[in-house]
Amino acid sequence: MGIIERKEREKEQRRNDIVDAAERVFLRKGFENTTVDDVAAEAELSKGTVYLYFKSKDELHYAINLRAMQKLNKIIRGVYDEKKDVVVNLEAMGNVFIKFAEEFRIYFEAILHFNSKSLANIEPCMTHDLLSDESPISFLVELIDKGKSKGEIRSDMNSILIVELLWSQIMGVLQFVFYKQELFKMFNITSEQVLTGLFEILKNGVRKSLEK
Amino acid sequence: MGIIERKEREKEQRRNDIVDAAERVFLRKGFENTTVDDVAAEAELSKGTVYLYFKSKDELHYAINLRAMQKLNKIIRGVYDEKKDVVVNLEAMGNVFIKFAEEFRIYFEAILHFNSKSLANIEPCMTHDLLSDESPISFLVELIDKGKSKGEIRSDMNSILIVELLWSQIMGVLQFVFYKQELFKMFNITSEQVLTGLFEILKNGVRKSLEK
DNA sequence: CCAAATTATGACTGTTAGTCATTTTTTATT
DNA sequence: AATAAAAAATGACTAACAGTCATAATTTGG
Repeated sequence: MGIIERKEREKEQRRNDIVDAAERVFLRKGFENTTVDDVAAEAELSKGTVYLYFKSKDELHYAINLRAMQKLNKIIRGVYDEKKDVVVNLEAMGNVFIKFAEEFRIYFEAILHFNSKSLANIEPCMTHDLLSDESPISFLVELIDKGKSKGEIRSDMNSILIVELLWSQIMGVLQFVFYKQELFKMFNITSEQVLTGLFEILKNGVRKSLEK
Repeated sequence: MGIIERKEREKEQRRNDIVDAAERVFLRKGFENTTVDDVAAEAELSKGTVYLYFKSKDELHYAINLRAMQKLNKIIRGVYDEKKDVVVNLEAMGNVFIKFAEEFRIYFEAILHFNSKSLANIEPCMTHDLLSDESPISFLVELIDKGKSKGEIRSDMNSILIVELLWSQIMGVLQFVFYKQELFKMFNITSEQVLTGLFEILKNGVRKSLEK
């Protein structure tokens, strides 16, 4: 009786089709200016049907965010090179994150969007997703632990704390660069300078005594 | 001919009254859940009148953001102690920023709100405001310059860049703590630990060799 | 071929930002 | 004090959009 399974698959497929349509509209009209009607039209479905597959607009947004995190996760894990130092690996991961943000604008926008949303307002599953293997967090914690045992990373700070600090600092800077571009242009500061500077601070801090 | 001036003052006063009313409603209902009708009712004015003084809801929000930045600015400048090291001053400023965020929740929410908005969508004056003496930015740039000449701060990085990096990193972490509290609770990480950790990273980075 | 279950529809509701013709109040002039 | 002109205030109205639900179309299993 594979009918139930097939139906299950078809339902999954339709959900995916809607998310695909949403991505296309977002790409055309931007994340914030897209209405549910737009998405329904693009998916060649009625609005009611969209609401059959997603409880709310936010949940549709969240589906994109999930895809984004999964892609980012793969990319970050993909550059890991166990022969290299942990700190070198971290920097490489930071760099592919930047590349990811440039290449998959919509995905990055989705991540930014949920970065400034309270967990309380979103599906409770978000907390779970953030910590699952679909997210880079768990992998990064392991990496930091490895760095500690190799004597590369300070061991007087909780690994989870380190990862969340690094993550939120990078997100903070990317958000600033993304939303306040004009400010940097005004001072002839390029995105590259900002990001090089960020990694420099993250690695070495601002103290003169630590200047290379 | 003081009539025009008096009218000017009255207009200013009314604008202020509306912002005062808005603050009260925000405190009751939260920043995001407040409608313009709510604000008008609280100010005992019609909605149309509110729109006479503010072009849009966003501009009303922005007025709160301005007040918030002015208050923060005063507080940050207030703790400056020229006898102390620049890095010590920076840390003290970071700490009063945290206290500010706790004490003036609405103001902090307003700052967070505009932190994740594109400059392009807001009044063009925002860029100006961000750099004026009403904002802590210009003061911090001077402080970093002083740190450089005293040999405390690395001089191989543009001072504006340093300030914007520090600012956006701190905002990133505060945003994360604010919106993702549940995550920290789950790992028994307190806000204090996060912020101590942040300052530690900002000062020293994550390298073992720099561990105190 | 039919009835039950599933899936899809789009007209409808509710909410809220923003507008504008009209009214009320204030100012300047006689 | 009476009146015309200017300024300020009003609230009913529009437009846009998220979300709902009674009804219709389609699929399934007998």
